[in-house]
Amino acid sequence: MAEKKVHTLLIVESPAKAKTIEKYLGPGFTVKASMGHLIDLPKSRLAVDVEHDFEPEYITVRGKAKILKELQVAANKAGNVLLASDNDREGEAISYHIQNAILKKNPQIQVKRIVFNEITPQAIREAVQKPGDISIPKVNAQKARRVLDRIVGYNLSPILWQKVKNGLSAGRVQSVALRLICEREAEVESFVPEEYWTLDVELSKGKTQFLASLVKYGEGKLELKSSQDVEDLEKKLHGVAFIVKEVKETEKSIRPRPPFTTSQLQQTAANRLGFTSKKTMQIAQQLYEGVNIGSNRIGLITYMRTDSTRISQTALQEVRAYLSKEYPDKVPEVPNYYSVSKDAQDAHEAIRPTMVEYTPDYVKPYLNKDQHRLYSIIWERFVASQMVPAQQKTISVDIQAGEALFRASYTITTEKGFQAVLHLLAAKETEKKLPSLKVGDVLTFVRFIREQHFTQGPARYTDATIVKALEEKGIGRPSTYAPIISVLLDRYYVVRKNRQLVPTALGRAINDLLVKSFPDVIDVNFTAEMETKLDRIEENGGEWVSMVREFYLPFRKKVDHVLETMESIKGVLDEETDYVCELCGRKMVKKLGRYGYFLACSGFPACTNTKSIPLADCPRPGCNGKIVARKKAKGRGKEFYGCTNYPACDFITYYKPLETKCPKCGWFLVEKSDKKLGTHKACINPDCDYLHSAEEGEES
DNA sequence: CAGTGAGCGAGCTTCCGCTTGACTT
Repeated sequence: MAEKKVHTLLIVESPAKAKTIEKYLGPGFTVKASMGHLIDLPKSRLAVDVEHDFEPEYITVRGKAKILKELQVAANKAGNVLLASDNDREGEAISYHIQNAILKKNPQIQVKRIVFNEITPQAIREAVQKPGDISIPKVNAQKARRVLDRIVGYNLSPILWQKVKNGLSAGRVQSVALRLICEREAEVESFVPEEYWTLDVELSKGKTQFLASLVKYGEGKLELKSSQDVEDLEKKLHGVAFIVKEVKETEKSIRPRPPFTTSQLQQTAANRLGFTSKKTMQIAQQLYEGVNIGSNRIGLITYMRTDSTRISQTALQEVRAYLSKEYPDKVPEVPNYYSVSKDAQDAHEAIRPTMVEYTPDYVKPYLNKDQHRLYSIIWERFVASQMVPAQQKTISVDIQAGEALFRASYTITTEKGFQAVLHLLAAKETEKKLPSLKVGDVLTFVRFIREQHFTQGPARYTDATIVKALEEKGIGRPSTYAPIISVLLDRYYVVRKNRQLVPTALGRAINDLLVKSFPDVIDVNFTAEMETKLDRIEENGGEWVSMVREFYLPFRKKVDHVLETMESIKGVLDEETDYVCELCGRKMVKKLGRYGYFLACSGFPACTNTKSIPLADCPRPGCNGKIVARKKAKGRGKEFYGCTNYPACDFITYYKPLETKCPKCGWFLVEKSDKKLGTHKACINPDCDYLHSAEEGEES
């Protein structure tokens, strides 16, 4: 009897990963991707039996039946299956569900679980040698997480439908993100800026002039509250001698930063490149899936959804080899090691270039501008992370002038270290010079420079800072940071104004309601405590059912109470306007609908007239239409502005009309921004040259 | 950089976390 040839089906989550692994393993293996979860709760109902131990009702995810079937067929053919979804809680559940589906079709198939935390030939081969079993405690922890989130979301959302507006949503994660944004907004609003002044003095020694800042006067605290205070002080300093009292030199070593996690990448891309989290992830996905270089399609970066700064030994050796060739004097003897956050699930490496030889310059011809910029910061951050520190020297000079103490300082880099490799990520250097000074030197007074300031209140959240805050509090995961921001924007809970996230009236109303009624759930500690309990379940020390039950009973009671007693604020947020309904003469109100704000007759339901909000008059000669905001059909594309007389009038623009008309030609103005002029107002008329700098205007 | 292109809303919704393409019931 001939020996049957062993063939193995290996299942991972991502198709790009599948391709790479197939290459590493060679014949004898087929590698397929599940594309995430295949089995989940149905969307249309709670699907958790709260009467019977919270038993979840699982179905095949819409659109995934085909993939599941393919996996079952391939498993049958191979006879041998290795489940290799990510080595974390969600990955364990994915494997578990696939295993059940395969065994249901054919109980004879040999199914095992393997794990690896990096995609290198060695790591994969080792993992394949050590097949194990699915961890049921881990699966249970995921089940608890899933059921809890479903219960919270599907109980809180209907409260909002009943009390505020249909179609709204709330959940463990999004509602806390909204709360953070609302609380910050309250701080911004209550902040009262205070005036203060600073005083600098321009001094000279020999030919060199330099600035020193007032740091102290007499014994007390330095307080310059008004221009009068500064004037009084300047008078007191009239004619005094400026004498060098102390010269201090300090040296500082600056260590490179670790390679990127998802949250760090989003933060840095936001701050350095002005990308939203969503844009960063879209472009990172393109770099990960592969770019045509010559005739080869090459995945340029490792997986982009990770919470770890860990890198593989292979990658470490490669970057050290690269560095000893390119920067031989900047390679540390011992490789730099970065500790991984204790909250991290560590299923993937840090985000790094797959091949360090593909420098930003080398790949530039094959990438578009945004891809190139994002790749550059990933490459720079990774390479720099394995280089020696930079050395800085700061010289600080104290200058006595009567009772006043001024200080001049400057910093120079004495050793560039890892900074030698940074271009897009390079720190902005401020050129400052000091003459060589020693104690006792008498300096020549040139002039005082006074400046008015106001204390700055707390800053509103941006994509970068909300992601940072969420990660620090352990809320959300690398795969959800960008979607969290999107959901708040899509539901009009929050709007983006110059990159800042500002809550709308709707967002605040919802937050007030939720925080008042469910302070313990809409709380950063709720997730932290949940994670602790999930860890206990994972370690086999806790029952998932009792954990969920403990939460559910009081929660459901509160939900019922709120549904019964809370007053509805439906319609309260509708704004009155001066627009008059042309059908019945009643006033119209501004309401929020599925696609944004619109005008509706206040006589509803007697009069059901609705229309878009007119933003400007149509500038086409002879057209009496209004310019209104429109969106593309279903794709929820970018908002544009067109004429109400469409298709008779096909005027269109992507610039949002401003309130004011052009003083030159009467068309409407829009806000534009470019590198030369910055943000400015311009006329939409292509034949009109009206330009107006926004800074000159009354508003910023 | 240039040039871009549609629905009318009043309801049946919603969660979080995995992953990429894409049609209707």
